[in-house]
Amino acid sequence: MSAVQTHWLDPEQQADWRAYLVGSTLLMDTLDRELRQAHGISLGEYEILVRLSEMPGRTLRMAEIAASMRHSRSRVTHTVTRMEKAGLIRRETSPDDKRGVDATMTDQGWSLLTAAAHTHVTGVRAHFVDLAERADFTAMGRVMNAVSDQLVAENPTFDDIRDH
Amino acid sequence: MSAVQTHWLDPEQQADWRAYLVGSTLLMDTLDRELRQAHGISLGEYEILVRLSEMPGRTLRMAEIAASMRHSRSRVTHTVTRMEKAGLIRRETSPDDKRGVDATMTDQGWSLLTAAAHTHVTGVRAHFVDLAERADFTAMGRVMNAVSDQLVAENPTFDDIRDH
DNA sequence: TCCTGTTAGTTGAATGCTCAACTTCAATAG
DNA sequence: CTATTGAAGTTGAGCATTCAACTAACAGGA
Repeated sequence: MSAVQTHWLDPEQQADWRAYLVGSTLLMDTLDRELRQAHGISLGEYEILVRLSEMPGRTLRMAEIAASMRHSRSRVTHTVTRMEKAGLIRRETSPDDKRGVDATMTDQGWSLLTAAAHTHVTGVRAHFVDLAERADFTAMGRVMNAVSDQLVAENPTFDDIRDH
Repeated sequence: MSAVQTHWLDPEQQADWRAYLVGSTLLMDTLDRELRQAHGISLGEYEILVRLSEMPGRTLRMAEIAASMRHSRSRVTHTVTRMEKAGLIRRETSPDDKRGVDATMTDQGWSLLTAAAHTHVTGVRAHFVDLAERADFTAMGRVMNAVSDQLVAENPTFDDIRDH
């Protein structure tokens, strides 16, 4: 039997980890609330609009949305269903693969995005980007990229553990 | 009328911000899932146990739990209610202030924490701490502390905008 | 003492997310 | 060409979180 020793965090690492947890809670809550109050959409919905806006034809497959946000396919289905009801997105079966579904941003979605982008970017600056040294912010980006890379490498799609 | 110009993020900032969003989603989901599967508690519940374990008497007022985690009081009430049902926490009216409620970790809570801590710390290392240069991790801690400080300064308790 | 405002905490409805089961279609192995 | 396996997406139940309304208790002044 192998000894199951825990390699604890030292006090500094512990403090940084806790700062991350608390800061993230606060930051996400704030950005989400700002978008909801000003434009009636959540941060997650906003991020979907951003991704659609970057595509030619403002269209993306459901699975691609899920993959790029690392959300479960189920979650994306629920969110897009709501957004479709709100008139921000149109959905239609993909012509080349009848299993697939293309989500397309409507004009209404586009104009909402245009308005919401100001609120969002201003918030991200005020509560995050402009608070830090450029180098520190870059370092954080490096860390978070490493996190994604590692977790994605370990688990190509995540569907097997998160969806079914 | 003042011009409402948006100060957009440059491509690098945008990439770092997106890395943060995606990485956080992945990291939180993973740590939460690992704790749930191994011990049947969420990351939020785990964090409450940690905070209680650090107090003499393993006791903390509800409001203090909420403040230290930056969760809404309502959320803490719901979570603690569940944990009490599960036998991890005991709740009783505070002797000095009859409005207050003291949450105390039970022995069962303590032994669960003992077991879960290994899972948690191992996960935090594997998916986060050990992936980054020490200096980068410290930088990230600095950024997240700045985030907390700024948002807390702007909004001493958050109860006025989040609860109530 | 009583009135007002504030703080602590709870409640329940509405909303959003997760999880597992399911349908439909595609790919490919025989 | 068909039988199996895998992929894309949806569904609904259950659970967690938010939001607004509420009760109870303290605090401080008139």
